[in-house]
Amino acid sequence: MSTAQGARARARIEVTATIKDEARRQLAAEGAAKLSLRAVARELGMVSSALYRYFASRDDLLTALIIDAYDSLGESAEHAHAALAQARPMERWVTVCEAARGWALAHPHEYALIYGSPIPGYTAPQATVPAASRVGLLLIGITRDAHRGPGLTGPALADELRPEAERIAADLAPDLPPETATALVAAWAQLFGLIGFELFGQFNRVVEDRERFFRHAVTQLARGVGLD
Amino acid sequence: MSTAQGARARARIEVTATIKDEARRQLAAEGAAKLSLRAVARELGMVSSALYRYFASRDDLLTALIIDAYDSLGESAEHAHAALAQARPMERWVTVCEAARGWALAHPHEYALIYGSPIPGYTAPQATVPAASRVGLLLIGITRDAHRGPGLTGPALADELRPEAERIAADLAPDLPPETATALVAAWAQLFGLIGFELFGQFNRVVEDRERFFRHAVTQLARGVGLD
DNA sequence: CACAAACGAGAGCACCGCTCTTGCTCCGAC
DNA sequence: GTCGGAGCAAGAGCGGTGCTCTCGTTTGTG
Repeated sequence: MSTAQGARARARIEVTATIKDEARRQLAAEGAAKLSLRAVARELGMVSSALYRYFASRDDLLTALIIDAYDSLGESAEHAHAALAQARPMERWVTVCEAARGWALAHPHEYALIYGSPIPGYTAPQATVPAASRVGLLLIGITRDAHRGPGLTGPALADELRPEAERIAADLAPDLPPETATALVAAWAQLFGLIGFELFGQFNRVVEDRERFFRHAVTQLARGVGLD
Repeated sequence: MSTAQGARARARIEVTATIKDEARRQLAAEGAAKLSLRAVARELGMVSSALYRYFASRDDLLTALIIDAYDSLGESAEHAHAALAQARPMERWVTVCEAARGWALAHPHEYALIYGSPIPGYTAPQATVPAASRVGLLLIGITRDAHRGPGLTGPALADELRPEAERIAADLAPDLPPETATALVAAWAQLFGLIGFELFGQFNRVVEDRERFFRHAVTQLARGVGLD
């Protein structure tokens, strides 16, 4: 169904990919703000209006790039994780975090696109959700594995937070204690806080040996969700 | 020296402030991407070229807004903190964090400007540094107070991180143990990770009761730096 | 084979940041 | 007190942007 779909459909897919590639090139080179449909078209030898056959608007193109970026990051993390699926959860956790950081450092503008500020009138399209979850799912899986054996839970929960914590656990990982699930979500956000601060220059003149600092910080994060 | 500086200088200051106000209005309404010099000028009844007497470029205007935003956030946090300067460090810590979150929720676009992705060809101007440090200084002060009495330190430091940790401590707070100073820097980044995730929609369909979740998470952050 | 859908090209609209030139106005030094 | 220079607003204009509309052409299908 997907292969012999006629030359037209195939051409369309190919052109779409070419446009995204060139757009990604410009994104990496200059950042999202300077990504210009006209420049993409120019570089591809088309006229700008022709691009609108493939993407309804500049924001649409950007959205496509966002999804690709989430997927690229997710794939990178999954790949790193797969290489040591048998290791201790703590090692796997640190590895996934380091893969995310490595990807972010290698693709700063794409990282900014997905974890930086929402650009236009925002409201992230629903279509991005699955791609966006991949790193999170990895962390959930690792934590779940770690909790298979001993039953140590996270820090005590205030009464007022308990309903929410139970809801989070039920949604994310029903087999995890609410304390752990909550700590996990927090760790997830905090991980990207660390990466963002490094990437966006907030650590300038503060943290020098960022690699080691990061490793230490995410290790602590892991301890917070019960790994060791 | 600042009052009777001649009508010309005074007018210049006033016009500059008016421009920033209108720019801030547009920033709050539409986001940084749609902040247009021409629109600001139009709204002010000037012609666009006249604005260039006051700001050398759009990026210059944005930089001025960034500094103001840092100051606004810092002032908001300092104000909240001052109200309970006598309380226990933990309470003060949580209060400062909540003030930062509150400010961010109230000024999402300004928050995105300072803690989101760097917009233009980036490289945050050096002039932003003092304003940007205010929340961090608050957290350092609280932690320092907490460590005045008992001598409990943070989590053990791997040997490989020790030199960096000692450097961080020496730079930031020489009277704090390196373990604590390192944890503090991490907590600082993680705090804004939490705020950013909530603000930029990453918590949609994940965390519902964000207020309580946040309070819990920053309490844990505080524990990580030795408060209780 | 014919017809409709998909497509590329081009012109054009409204907007953008920024520059340059032109006069006016006000301030301060003489 | 005057007069020149600095500061200022205005306008026109340049090259760029996203996006729309129209117009032939290609192309796959009923």
